[in-house]
Amino acid sequence: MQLAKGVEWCTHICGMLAVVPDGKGLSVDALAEFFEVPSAYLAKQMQLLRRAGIVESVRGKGGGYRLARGVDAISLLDIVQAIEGPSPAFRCTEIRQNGPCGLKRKDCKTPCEIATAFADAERVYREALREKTLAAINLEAAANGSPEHFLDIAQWVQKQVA
Amino acid sequence: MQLAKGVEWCTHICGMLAVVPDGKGLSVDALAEFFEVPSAYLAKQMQLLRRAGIVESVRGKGGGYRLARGVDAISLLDIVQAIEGPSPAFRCTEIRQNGPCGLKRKDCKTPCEIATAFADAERVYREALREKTLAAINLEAAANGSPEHFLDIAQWVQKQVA
DNA sequence: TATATCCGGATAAAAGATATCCGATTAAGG
DNA sequence: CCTTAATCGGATATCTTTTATCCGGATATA
Repeated sequence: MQLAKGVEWCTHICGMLAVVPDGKGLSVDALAEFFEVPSAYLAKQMQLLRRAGIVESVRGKGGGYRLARGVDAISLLDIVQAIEGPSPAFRCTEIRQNGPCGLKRKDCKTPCEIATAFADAERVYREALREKTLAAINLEAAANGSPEHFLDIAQWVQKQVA
Repeated sequence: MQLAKGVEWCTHICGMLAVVPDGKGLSVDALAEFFEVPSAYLAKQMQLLRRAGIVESVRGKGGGYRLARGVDAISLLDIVQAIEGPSPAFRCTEIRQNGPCGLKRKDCKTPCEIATAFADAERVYREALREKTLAAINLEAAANGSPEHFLDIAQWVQKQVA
């Protein structure tokens, strides 16, 4: 049970897009260079973020990607669901309906106890991710990181949007 | 991000093994027939359960599988980890060390804020699964299911271990 | 000795994740 | 109007994981 690499990439990238000046954007190539990830594949991930309404794109020369809303309105759950899709990790195939003692379809209107237990666990998982916003992540990073590093990043972004 | 099918199979199977008379066991073929799942593949999953110490096996004619400990000492987390292994779903590849503004290795002794957030979410997920024992599952199933169905199952098990 | 069963390894098929490429479209600037 | 830079969407290729099967060996029962 693994999350796609794109989840890690896109989370870092969204945190990064948060410091891009208003009205500007960063191209896929710039983002791929910044994190040393394959640009063609990252482009696909960015399209997923866009379809989920997390980032918006500007086409044509000088275009690129920027956040579609504020950092306090984007959670880790938003990003995970954009990349991984909405389907739950546990797949109930209703095997209680199989075999010599299988239940009838009509006696299975409510999910079985096992499916319910996994659904409950995934619910608290998603809840934890929902409560973690980009704003909170960036605040923590600012508290833990060195000022020099943030200056580095700010200057690099400046160079890209210039 | 999907859990293996084996997780569903093995959870149902462990719940079923709980009602097998003491000292008896069920063969892989019997279990595969009961749930209509491929027997050769199920055999592999059962070996994972065994290596994890959840079930024990008896070889030779009349052998099979039975639970290695009581239903209140087996949680859904035990089963998931037996099948899926111990590695977390979120893989941090330390991309903060990449690219033009990458951090130095020595400045990355503590995990980044993003990795921490995902680790926290997985912790509450595992905690929820750890609190759910086979005993609790079976109790709920007994409360929700029909007496006839349980009689069916008991009779089928009797036939197998006879 | 015959039979039933688990064990372990090798292998193969199917599905999903990862990655690349290309033609189409769109916008900016000369 | 033309060139350049950028995203968009689709097609395709590669790699990894999941799912699945098979077989020879070990073990226990009768």
